[in-house]
Amino acid sequence: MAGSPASTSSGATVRTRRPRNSLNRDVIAAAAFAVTDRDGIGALTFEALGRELGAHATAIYRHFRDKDDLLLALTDQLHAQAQVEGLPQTDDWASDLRATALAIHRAFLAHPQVGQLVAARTARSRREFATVEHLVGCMRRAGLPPAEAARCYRVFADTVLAYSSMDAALAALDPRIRAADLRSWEVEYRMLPEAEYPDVTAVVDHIPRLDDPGNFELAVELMIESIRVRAQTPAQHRPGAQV
Amino acid sequence: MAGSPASTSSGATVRTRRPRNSLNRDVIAAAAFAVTDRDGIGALTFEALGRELGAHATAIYRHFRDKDDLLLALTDQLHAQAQVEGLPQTDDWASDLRATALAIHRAFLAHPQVGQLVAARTARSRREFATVEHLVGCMRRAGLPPAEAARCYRVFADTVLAYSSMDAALAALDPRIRAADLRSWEVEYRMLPEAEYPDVTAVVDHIPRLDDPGNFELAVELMIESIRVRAQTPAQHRPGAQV
DNA sequence: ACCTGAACACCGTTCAAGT
DNA sequence: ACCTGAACACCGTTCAAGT
Repeated sequence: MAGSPASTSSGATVRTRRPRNSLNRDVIAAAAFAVTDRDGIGALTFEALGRELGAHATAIYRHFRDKDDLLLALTDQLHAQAQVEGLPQTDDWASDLRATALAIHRAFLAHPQVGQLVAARTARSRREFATVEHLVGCMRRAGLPPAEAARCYRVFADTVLAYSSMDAALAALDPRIRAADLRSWEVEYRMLPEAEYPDVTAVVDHIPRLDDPGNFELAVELMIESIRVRAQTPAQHRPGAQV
Repeated sequence: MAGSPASTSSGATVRTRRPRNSLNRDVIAAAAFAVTDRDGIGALTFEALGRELGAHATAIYRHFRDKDDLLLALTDQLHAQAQVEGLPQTDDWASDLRATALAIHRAFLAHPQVGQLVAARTARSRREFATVEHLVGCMRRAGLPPAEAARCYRVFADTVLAYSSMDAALAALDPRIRAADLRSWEVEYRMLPEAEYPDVTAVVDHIPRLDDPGNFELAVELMIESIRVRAQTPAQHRPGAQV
């Protein structure tokens, strides 16, 4: 993540011409993270990126086909970052699943402006072979038969990605807007008439905030728990089972 | 969902001037759905919307503060649509949860171009009081104590929203790109060397496609199953329990 | 081989002038 | 009170001309 910003703190742009061949995908991606982390995803223009790099805006086109190609590279880096931390192989499949899920969530929230894009980008060939191998391995070690291990892998992975990306979107909101939204949520729900909303009224003090990191952890825990149950229960004896 | 397109099938624009006061938020939203369903979210410009409505592009500003305000109204309609189908009260809390989840998923996939936006829009005050009451009620009928009912409500609702929005994003992709992506996914995973990826190799034939609707259903089932388990197990006896 | 400057198409938004 | 026309700022993208 090296990158030498070309703009001074005073805001004046220093037109340092970059040395030849100093531009490449990694350098550009690092600068893009710097811009988005600082100014938000909306501020990531070719102009701003060129300024950050001390290069001409259109020089970026030599390394990325178009803006979508650049964004894809950024989300790829998030997956890569999650992978370096998220694959501890212990003798406990459940804690391995948990560790992988939390590593992905952590990587997304480390760069929420990029993380929020991931949900809209899942189809494009991610090559997280190692993560897939790891997660499928966890499912099999849990005791699931092949077909169910495959299905549970898919659902576990996609839930983790979707939830992490949504949490990132929330974290990416302007702090003041987010604070106002969360506050109005609380206020409105506390004002509901008990006669019409008895259940909400009964538990309203216990509803966690939208941005409580415990939410994601509980989602992961729920999945792990029922994977455990499924592994111990033959499918034909399960209530509501489906092929 | 009424809306009278002003462009003929030949592509020529008929400049029908709209009668006075015929423009309002609902009419504009309906036209916006028509545009996005037909041409994708990227084609939803004020210009295109004005053409669809037979009105001047900037006339829309009289009814929506800005484009974000319009998009928010569209996602609100998806929530509203889910609500009209998704609140059947039976004597089975689990099937009620399932019905609500599937109604939300269905509503999002009915307009995937809009549905994909929802994950990035969760914080803005949704007022789905009735849905919240319904879901919290399900959790309590399951037998969860107040604090746990509140936490499980939050996680269930957010997982459903996040997963549905991600599925919508996939469905919103250009069909040919999506098909190519899914195919390359399958090809690449079938080519992995067994020595390095034994678990993937063992189950690869059983991994469902990314766009298999059964994935979401299984995610819902996993949550329901572990809610059932939690309701029957005092928290202090649970493995890996957390406050 | 790589970078720069200029130009183009497109789009959200504003606002004064119309009816 | 509502709608229209014109203008402005901004941005992704292309490409011929530079070094």
